[in-house]
Amino acid sequence: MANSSGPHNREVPAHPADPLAAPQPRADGIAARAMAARQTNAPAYMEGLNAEQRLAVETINGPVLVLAGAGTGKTRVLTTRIAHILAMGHATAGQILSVTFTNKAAREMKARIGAYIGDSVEGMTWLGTFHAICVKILRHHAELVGLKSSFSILDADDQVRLIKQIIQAEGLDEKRWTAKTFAGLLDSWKNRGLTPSQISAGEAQGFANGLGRKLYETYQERLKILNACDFGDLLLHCITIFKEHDDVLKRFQHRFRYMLVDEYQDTNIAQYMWLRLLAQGNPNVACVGDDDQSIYGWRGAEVDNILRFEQDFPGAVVVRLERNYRSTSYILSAASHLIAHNQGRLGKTLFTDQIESEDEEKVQVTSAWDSQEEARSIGDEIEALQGHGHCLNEMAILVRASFQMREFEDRFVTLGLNYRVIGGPRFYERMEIRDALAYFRCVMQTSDDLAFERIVNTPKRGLGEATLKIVHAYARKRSVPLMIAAAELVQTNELRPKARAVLADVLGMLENWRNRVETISHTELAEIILDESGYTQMWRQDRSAEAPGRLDNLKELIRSMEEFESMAGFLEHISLVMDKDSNAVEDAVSIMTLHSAKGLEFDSVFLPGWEEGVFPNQRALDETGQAGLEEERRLAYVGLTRGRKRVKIWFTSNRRIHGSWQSCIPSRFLDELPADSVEVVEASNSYSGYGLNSAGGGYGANRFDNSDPFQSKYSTPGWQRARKAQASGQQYGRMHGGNQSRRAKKAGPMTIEGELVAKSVTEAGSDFAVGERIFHMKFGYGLIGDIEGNKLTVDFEKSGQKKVLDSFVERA
DNA sequence: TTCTGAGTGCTTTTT
DNA sequence: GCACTCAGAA
Repeated sequence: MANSSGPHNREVPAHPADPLAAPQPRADGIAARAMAARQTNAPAYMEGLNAEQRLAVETINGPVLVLAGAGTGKTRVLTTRIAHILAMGHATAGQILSVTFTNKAAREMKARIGAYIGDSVEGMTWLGTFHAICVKILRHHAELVGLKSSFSILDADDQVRLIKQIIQAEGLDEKRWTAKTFAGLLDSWKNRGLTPSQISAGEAQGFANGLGRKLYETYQERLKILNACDFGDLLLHCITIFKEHDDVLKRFQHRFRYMLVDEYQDTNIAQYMWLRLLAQGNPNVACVGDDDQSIYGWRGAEVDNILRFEQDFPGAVVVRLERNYRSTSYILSAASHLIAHNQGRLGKTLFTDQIESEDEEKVQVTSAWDSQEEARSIGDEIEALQGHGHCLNEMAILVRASFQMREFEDRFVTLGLNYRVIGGPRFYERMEIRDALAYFRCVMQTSDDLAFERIVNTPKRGLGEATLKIVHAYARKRSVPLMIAAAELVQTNELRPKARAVLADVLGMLENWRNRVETISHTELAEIILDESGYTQMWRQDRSAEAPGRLDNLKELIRSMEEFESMAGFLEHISLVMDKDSNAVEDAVSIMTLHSAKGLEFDSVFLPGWEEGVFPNQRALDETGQAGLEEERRLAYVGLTRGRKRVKIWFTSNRRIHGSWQSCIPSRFLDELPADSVEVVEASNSYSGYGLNSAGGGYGANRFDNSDPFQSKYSTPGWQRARKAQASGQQYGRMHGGNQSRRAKKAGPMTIEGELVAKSVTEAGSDFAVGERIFHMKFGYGLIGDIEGNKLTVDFEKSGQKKVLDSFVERA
């Protein structure tokens, strides 16, 4: 706030006096000169751009929407655009607002811009995530929303603990109204930019018998007292400031001469409002996104934002990037056909210039008996590829849900195959890291009650709930933070002598460290804190298996602090940037969810678990119906388009879900792939070929029955180990409990619905006739309207016209 | 205060 | 089927 409008006015004297007025293109203006320059000799950074990309880069003034399909050079366009704006002198680095969703994306963008413009990228102070940028704004204007500029940012864990306290204080049944549920609600309200007074009566009513609004209000009040805010507040407070303080808003509108938003399809309503406010004075907004890759609807992303862009920003230039530079034509065709089943798209068709070559592989679809066999089969494929010189870093297994990962990990451990799991519990979420950070937070901010609660009895000091209750009550009575309350309490006789002494000791230590903040380096102080508090000692004495790892993590934490100037700077970073670069250089297969794969690409992509219920996920279908299905389909699209050279899909006939075995139906998405881009791997190629072999020969075959048809093919070390284990009766024997055991399969062919793909691919004709009345398990009774192979078009009495497979219906 | 057993509920996840 | 949470006993 201090460095307000002065500096950049000088830098860009041509800026109109009224910041709300749209800049007028002038014949002698920079844009015109840029155009002229382009005709003569295009700058180096433009080289290699195709016509559409170039249009997206050069259309600098006015709103632009870039619809960038997967692999069409989206990041390239964004970074080049920034380089172009800077090179043409339209703005200085500090006048460009460039927003991403993840820190990773921000880092990558910065690095790539740096490659074009060198060190001046450091001047891009407004390149970052929505949240990081909001924090920056808020630190300057915190007092406008009742916070001090030193406010702390709560993470999900703190948030839930705080809500829990509030729910308890209200005397609500914590089982019926859980803190987690309310945290979810809060999030959804904040995602939509709603303050307590703005939530609809219905929604306020929905939680805890109408206490929803009150709880929200109480929560916000508590945050103010704690001088803290949650992630949603970062945006919400900014919006409030922008709305209520026109001078502040104007200053930012004036500052941000150009705005760029990455992954626009992922913006939620609050982010959209934020952006709209800033864009009011200045329409130079470029949003880049792909409606087909919108996969975060469940967390508040509004595809509508992208679909509505042209209405929101009149005169917007829409550029479609459809030329794909990543995948083979088979992969693109598969992805395009699949996504074409979605309604409500802006519509793009990916194409490639790559000439179809002999060795291009079709998208492969393979069946497996169960998830174990799936993992084994994929493991073998990976080893085969590795044997042909492909590196593991170029392979990824993308799953729908993280429970699927385990099977692969187990298998790869057996095989001795290097892998890394991406996502999952992150560094900062580990208990020891959170504890250490809580200590630091207590030192840095006496009002951080949540941190204090966390460490006051960690390591165990004999301060029980009883003592804490007294402190809490006192703090509430006096309206002071816990640490202050505790400090006052130890002067009195209200506590038991022992508790009083221990508490005084803890407070003494904190005070001591606090006094040293200015005098010694923050890393040194951190070490002292962990040491003197007895925290490291606690883990050293811990005999459990994970204790050494935790000590390592603490060391790593201190090491990572070195990059920061101060403790405060470090804490700020850690609350916003919770990921830590995994600096693994080792060659390893990546295992991750489809969600976390967005934005990445690999030569070989393995997509297991394409079964109804898993993918598309049953819950998504149940909870959000058609919209849910379409989002699942987009997820499938994202998965397919991650692959450069080969994509291999698996589905299993049986899967254990919530502990019990279920037979599975192949995913409907398989049927939506174009037959001529897909190669269905037959039974002989798979272990038991369940479901793909319509002739029935493969059914029930047990790969351990006799050693034959596979022997030649499966001689990898892992396979041999598996056989050995089988021979000695270990491991595989216990896997199939209950009556779905391997023995049951051995009994011979079984009729399971696993034939869907097989039939739709191989079989022609159906023994039903048009006009017949049939019954379907899910849709009830209906009349057959049309027959196409084994697919029937049925007019159901209750659920209207549907296409179903003949194997799912019977004559009524 | 800490250990133990019963009970529950289970996508996706960034900031 | 497993992992996590919470109530009650030592």
